[in-house]
Amino acid sequence: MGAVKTKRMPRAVREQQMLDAAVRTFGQRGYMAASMDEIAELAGVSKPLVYLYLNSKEDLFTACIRREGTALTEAVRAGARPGLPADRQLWSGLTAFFTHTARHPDGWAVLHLQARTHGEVFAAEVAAMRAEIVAFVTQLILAAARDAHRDPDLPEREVSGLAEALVGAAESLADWANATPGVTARQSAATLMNFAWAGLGDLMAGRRWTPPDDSGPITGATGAQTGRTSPVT
Amino acid sequence: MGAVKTKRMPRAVREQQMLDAAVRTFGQRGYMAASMDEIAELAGVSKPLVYLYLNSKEDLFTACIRREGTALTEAVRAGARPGLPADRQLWSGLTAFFTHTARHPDGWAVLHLQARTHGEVFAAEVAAMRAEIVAFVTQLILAAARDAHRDPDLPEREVSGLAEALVGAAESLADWANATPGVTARQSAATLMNFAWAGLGDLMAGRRWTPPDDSGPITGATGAQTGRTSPVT
Amino acid sequence: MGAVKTKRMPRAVREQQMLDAAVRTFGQRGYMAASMDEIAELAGVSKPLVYLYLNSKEDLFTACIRREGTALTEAVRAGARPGLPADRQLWSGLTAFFTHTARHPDGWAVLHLQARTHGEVFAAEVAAMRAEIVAFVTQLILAAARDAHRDPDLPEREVSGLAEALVGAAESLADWANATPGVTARQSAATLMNFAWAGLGDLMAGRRWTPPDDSGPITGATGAQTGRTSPVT
Amino acid sequence: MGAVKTKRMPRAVREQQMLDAAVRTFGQRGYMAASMDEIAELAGVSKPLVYLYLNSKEDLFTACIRREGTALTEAVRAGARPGLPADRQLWSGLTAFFTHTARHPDGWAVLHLQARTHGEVFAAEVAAMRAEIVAFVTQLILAAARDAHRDPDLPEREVSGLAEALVGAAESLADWANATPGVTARQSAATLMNFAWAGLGDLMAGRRWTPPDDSGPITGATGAQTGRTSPVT
DNA sequence: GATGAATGAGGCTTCATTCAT
DNA sequence: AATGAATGAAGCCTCATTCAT
Repeated sequence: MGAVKTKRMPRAVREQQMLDAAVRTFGQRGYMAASMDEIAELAGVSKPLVYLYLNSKEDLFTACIRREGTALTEAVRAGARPGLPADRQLWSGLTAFFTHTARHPDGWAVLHLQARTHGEVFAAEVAAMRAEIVAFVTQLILAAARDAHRDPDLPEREVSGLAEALVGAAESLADWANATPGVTARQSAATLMNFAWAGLGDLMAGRRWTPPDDSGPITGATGAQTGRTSPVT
Repeated sequence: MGAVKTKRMPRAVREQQMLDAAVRTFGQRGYMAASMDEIAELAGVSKPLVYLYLNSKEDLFTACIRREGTALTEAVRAGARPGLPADRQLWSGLTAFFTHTARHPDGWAVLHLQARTHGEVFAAEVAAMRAEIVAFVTQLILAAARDAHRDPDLPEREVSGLAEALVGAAESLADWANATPGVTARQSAATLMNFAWAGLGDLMAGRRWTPPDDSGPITGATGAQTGRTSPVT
Repeated sequence: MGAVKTKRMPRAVREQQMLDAAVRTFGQRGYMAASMDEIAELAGVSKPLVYLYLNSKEDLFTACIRREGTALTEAVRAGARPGLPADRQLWSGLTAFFTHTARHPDGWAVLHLQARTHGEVFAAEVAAMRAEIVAFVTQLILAAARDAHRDPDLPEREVSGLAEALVGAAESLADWANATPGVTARQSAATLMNFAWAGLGDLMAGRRWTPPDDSGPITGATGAQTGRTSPVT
Repeated sequence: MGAVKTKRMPRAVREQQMLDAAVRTFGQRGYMAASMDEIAELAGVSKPLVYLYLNSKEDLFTACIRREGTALTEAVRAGARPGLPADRQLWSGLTAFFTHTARHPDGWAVLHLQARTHGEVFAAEVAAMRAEIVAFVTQLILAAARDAHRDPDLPEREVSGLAEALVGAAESLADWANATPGVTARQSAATLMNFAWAGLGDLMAGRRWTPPDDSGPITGATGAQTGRTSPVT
């Protein structure tokens, strides 16, 4: 298996082949379990060449994160056409997102699962890209509010929280869709729109769900734990 | 650091100490990066004893998943009191969930980050528990629909999708809350209720967001990719 | 070859065996050319055990330097009995030195050749020990001067220079003796005593060799000399 | 950094550039730690060219040893003008030696530190050149004895030992001078002349330091002595 | 005359795991 | 019930060296 063993390729091409192999391996095995040996073999190249071009396992992983992160961000931006009304933009952005994550499951695994689990440096790398997307979604929500002539009393901070929740839900749905055969991007997007958009619309109309008073030890009760020696983990 | 070095403890106690140490180490370092050496030292025990009681690294990790998974499931179930109306049950279940994940961040990391990243076996273990919770939430939503005497023909499959989305959003929020100092469980729960409940309510009232016709190459357009040799990864 | 493969030794013993093997290998192959594999095999032990006890190649090398340096220093000190007149002390100190370097050629190679050639850290380690010996020799020379009632006009700084030269000559002779079969420690010591002691004696008597004026480009002198009027030392 | 990248130089020039880079790298990093990559880059040349001209790392190192050895030998010979009296010849030869080693510290390191530490082949290469110098010094000492009309029966073997000691002391001083800022070649030469010449002079006048009888196990004396009656040299 | 592309081999280090007590 | 002593296997990385142009 692996790329056909073609000799003497220009550096730029070989580098992409290596990144392809790396994304696939990292995505499937995980950062630590992926071995440089396997990546090199999958890329159809000897290990020293990987090091010559990509420096180290860490750098290789970072390069994967950057490439996949950029690709995802651009896919979403390209999906959400600026001219449309905000709800349509959100819809098409989400569709683009689910389409991309479905087409590049390993890239998505690298970004969403691996990069966040193996060191601050990697986590920061994706956090920056995620922040971009959250900001983008925040703008969409604000635009939607403007379109509906309702902006004045929507605190920015709350909108950010909603954007966070929306993006988080989308991420979870992407994982779920990738793990569940037969779910299309459109279905995922529709589910999320139904779930979220109506909620947002109502929120903007002033209706909200009101939490009850804190009524005692309901939620915190550690009571009969399952084993655990020390109180905190 | 680690447990005080006391000799000759009964087996059950020692085992819990080991699991404590393992959950902490796995949660912070990740499955692969966690070394049996570190776990044994943190547990205040020699390595052979860990093997004597827990057999292998895989078994140890599985034991962690089981213990933490059970603890989380039970916390949520205990939080959602059967007698209350469905929305209150959901609220208190979510609060219990966020409280638990905040109190046991390493356990949560083991379940949500590590177990899903290191092999089918572990992933299956958590998938089962997650399915339980999704089913539980599905029941709550259906109950809420019944309570409101609405939409008796809501297709089960769609409700499942909503439950998935809700649970996914909760998971994302839990990660986010653990990474953001100063966010309480009640705040997380309120954010999610605001975001979701209204949406659900409207959905049940019959209003829904309607996806547009699939109008061409909007979402799929891979067009100018960033490098990538083969079209799919 | 290598130590007989005896199982289950106490740690202290195994450590010495490892150091023995390491000194031999480092001394003969050089620091970089010596492989941990070879050392472990010569020690009759698996590589992981070497790492468990000695941490890293650098630490192992440092341990070698320390052990051999201490042994040499102590051999010299033990050789030069305090009660004797200074010249006899010097003689017996030198004899002890040459005896030790002849008996432990690998240790001597580690100290004199390898440690000085592979990084500041190692060099500093031996420099400290060498300084001890130079100081010791300086004391002997001063004592000899006192014995001869000649001290008043011997500048300390000059004596240090002489001690440096003496120690340097001894080191070179030790290398030479180790490379030349049939040279005994007593012979080396006698050569050096003859060479040096008489010179020192005359120096103390006030006679010195006077360098000629700088007579042009004969020696390739850089031109920009320090400009000292008195050309001495 | 490194040589300015000029294309198409005649072979002889390129070779010298490579040797320059090699001497510098070998001198500073050591034989094993020096990489062909670094040497090629410092020479401003691609690696295959280095191999084309100099064949292998071993050959390159040998070429360095030869070039630097020849340069040093010639510098010393050129310094010691044949017409002068022996002591003056020694003085100017030493000055030339210290001047050269100070001007070419990397070359000196290659000869004195590296070549002797990495295999018989290299060591033999320098040993031959060193032998030349020792022979030369031996001649000077004998000439000095003749000039002074003394001790016509000074055994050649003893004179060789003295020459060895003198050369060894010079080498040590050269290392020390290179490591100690502010020491000039003239100062080094003067120190050594003061230290040695007087000793030699006295030796020639018949005075010698007499080693005591071997008085027991003090020094650990090796036992098998040469059996000479006069225990000296 | 000169080089970008490529690799076999080997070194340092760590890990999960077991044995003998 | 518990551990000090020990190792096979594997991973990251670098290097001297060559091929094809």
